[in-house]
Amino acid sequence: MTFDPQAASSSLLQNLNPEQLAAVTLPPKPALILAGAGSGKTRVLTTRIAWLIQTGQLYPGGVMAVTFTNKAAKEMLTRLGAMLPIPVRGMWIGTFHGLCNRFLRAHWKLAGLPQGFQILDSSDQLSAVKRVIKAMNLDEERYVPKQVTWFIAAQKEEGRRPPDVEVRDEQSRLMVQVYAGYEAQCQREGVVDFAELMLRVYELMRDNASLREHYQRRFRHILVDEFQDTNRLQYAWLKMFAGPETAVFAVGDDDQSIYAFRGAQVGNMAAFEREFHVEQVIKLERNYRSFGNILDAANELISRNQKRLGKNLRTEAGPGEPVRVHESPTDYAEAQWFVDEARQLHREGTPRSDIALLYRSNAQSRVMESALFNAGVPYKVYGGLRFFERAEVKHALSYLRLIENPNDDTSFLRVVNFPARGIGSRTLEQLQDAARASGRSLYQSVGALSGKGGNNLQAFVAKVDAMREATRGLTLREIIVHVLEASGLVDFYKTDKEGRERLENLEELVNAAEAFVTQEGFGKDAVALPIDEHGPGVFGGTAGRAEFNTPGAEAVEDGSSIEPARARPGLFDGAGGRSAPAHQGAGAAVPDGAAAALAATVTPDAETGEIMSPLAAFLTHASLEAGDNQAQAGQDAIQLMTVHSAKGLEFDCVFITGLEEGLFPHENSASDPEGLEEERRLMYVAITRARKRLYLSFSQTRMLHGQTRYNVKSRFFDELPESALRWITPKNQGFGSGYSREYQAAWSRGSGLGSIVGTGREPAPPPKPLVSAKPPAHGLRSGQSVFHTKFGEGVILTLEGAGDDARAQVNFGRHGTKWLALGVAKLTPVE
DNA sequence: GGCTACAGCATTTTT
DNA sequence: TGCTGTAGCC
Repeated sequence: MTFDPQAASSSLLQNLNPEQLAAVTLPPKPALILAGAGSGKTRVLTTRIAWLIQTGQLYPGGVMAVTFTNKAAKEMLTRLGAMLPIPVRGMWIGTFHGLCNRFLRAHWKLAGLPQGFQILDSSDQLSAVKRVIKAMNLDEERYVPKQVTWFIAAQKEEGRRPPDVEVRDEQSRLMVQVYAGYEAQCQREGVVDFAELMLRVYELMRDNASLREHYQRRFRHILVDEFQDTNRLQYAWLKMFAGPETAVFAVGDDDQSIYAFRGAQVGNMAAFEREFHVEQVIKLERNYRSFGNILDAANELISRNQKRLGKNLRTEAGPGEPVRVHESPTDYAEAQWFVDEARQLHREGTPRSDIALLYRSNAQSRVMESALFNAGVPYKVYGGLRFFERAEVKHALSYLRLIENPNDDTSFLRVVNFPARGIGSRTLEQLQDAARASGRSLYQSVGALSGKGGNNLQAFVAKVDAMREATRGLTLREIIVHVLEASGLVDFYKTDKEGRERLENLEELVNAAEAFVTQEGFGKDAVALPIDEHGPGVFGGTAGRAEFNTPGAEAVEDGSSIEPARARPGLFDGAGGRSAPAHQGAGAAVPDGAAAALAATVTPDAETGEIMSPLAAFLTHASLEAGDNQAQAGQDAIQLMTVHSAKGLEFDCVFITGLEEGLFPHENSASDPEGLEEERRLMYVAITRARKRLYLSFSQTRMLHGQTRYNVKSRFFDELPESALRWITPKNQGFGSGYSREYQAAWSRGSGLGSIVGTGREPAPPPKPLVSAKPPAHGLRSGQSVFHTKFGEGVILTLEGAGDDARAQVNFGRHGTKWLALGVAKLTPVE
């Protein structure tokens, strides 16, 4: 059977709608695709790659496709594998960090890293920063490790090294010193954090002209998923890889930008359109997921946002069911209602896994969990600790890391006394002092200590050394099994009363390693292919090497002048354009333009020729891919998660709960317009998760941080089209009816909607009296709804004082929470 | 050196 | 309300 590219490509393009087809078949130029929720963006992305290759416009090695999550990357690879008759290896498809890792594994020498460098996850990073702060004798009250960590990451994401950071006062001067100290420490230990992965690659590309030219020439097409989530460093990084001939295909949805708090710049979309001279923005607005009422709700809500590129989802699926709105007197009642409703849905045939409960913040899951638990309904909560973050797993990984790199002080400290072997904080402090004084690692400084502590330390080091010896030449599985035993971890957990589960997790670690070696083929990300291995290949692609402009010319061609050096060099806040200071220190180590010499910079192990040992590769994998959070295998369970983690997912039935002012929109965001717009986008994301049925729910009161809060329903209800909604709360239970009234247990929901009438369940219990205090003279009580002539309707949160001093704290929803003197303010009870 | 009591604090999260 | 981190005790 011969392969017919024409036929293949036409079958690829079948069933694409006109917009999708247009996007997939765009000429090789920078393109921006505004892909609405459920509009088939992953399909477009993968089909585009497949189409380019099948039509011979591109050889597989010329593709780079970047995502944010491992999940998305895997999905892309899987789909692509199904579309293309060739293995997908050789294509650079992965997360930003995964690709950076791949790059740095190939060019570790140029990047100034040790060959087996390891990657710090966020908790490693935090403890590393703590050590620096301690070493510098700084007050942890003033220099809060978490904040310092955040500061360092933020600087890196702005492209600033310590000398580039603007110093304003003593505080910031010291922060920068911590930053510098942290950098030195990481370098000494041979570790990099997540931001460092990105920044190293960026700097290497920026400063090494031949390397840059090489990669720019190699990647004819760069495709970026979730472009609205890119931060400044990622955008600058992309600009480094995008040569004048590179077609960058950016797919994103500004309405789904919900990560500003971690540095995402929605503005990158507009910047991209402008700086890359995108000629035509393609909008994918046809939605294949949800029914009309759901989309109407989403469209109407998001139209309230001022800063938008503008987009409107539409469907051909018909209006479907109305969006159901439910009000509860308490969070407890809300949970009960949810459990009943979800059970009913399940009884009617919806798989539990197609029922999702979404909430704004994790704290809200507790009530729901206990209600589900009590009812015996299987559920699964997303978020929380992931596999490789579990303490016992981290301990095991630390031993493994010490085998690979004894100078990893973070790992050293983690397990030096775990299981306990008589090495206390005093001994460790001495060791750290000695290490600091000599500028060596803890491991190297053990000899400097004498006495009992010193002996114990030496025994520890001897143990690790022995493990290294004993595991030489073993398979990855054997290495891990040996280390688990020899470290004493297994024995420790065998005797530990809660050790069972931990032992299981350690076994799971062995399995994970096994899977890593066999299924993934170890180090798929780590082993960079020889750089110029790829020719046009079997498809005889004509993607010839274009004539290359010099980087300087490229920057100028873009129409943006290179800005003069500023106080903060290497930054991306220039007027735009491919602002690479291309002239900076162009790769002394690499002869200009010589691809062969470049290949020589891919440095394999002198002895084995391996780019990376299986162990090192596995450790990298563990840092880069935190692993699923306990996949409770097989169980058909209701899905509980925050709105953030629901992004990218879809379910038949979605419940959005806790729709109350202060919670959603969150009080910390509602005060400024930007924050509120992000909250609104968050709500938009939540709504568009639903395929068939959507419930919106709120509660008058909620237990939060151990206190009952009285809430006003979310302003988002006012921003939804009334025509798409149906209130399923009995009328007299509605908001403003107060709490004195009996809880209406007649679950007369959704008459006319057919499917969910009557659960046959016992009526819900009447609510507990919410306010036990007897009403004082002014006749008001907390929890009561009141009306104020200026602020409108609100709910009394607190009452204080008496007589003329009587004051009330009132939550007026969007007007905020106010303290009012009852003698002055006119508050009318609402009933 | 290891364990227990209490204060302080508490969006959202991937890599 | 429930967890995390530290201080102080055995």
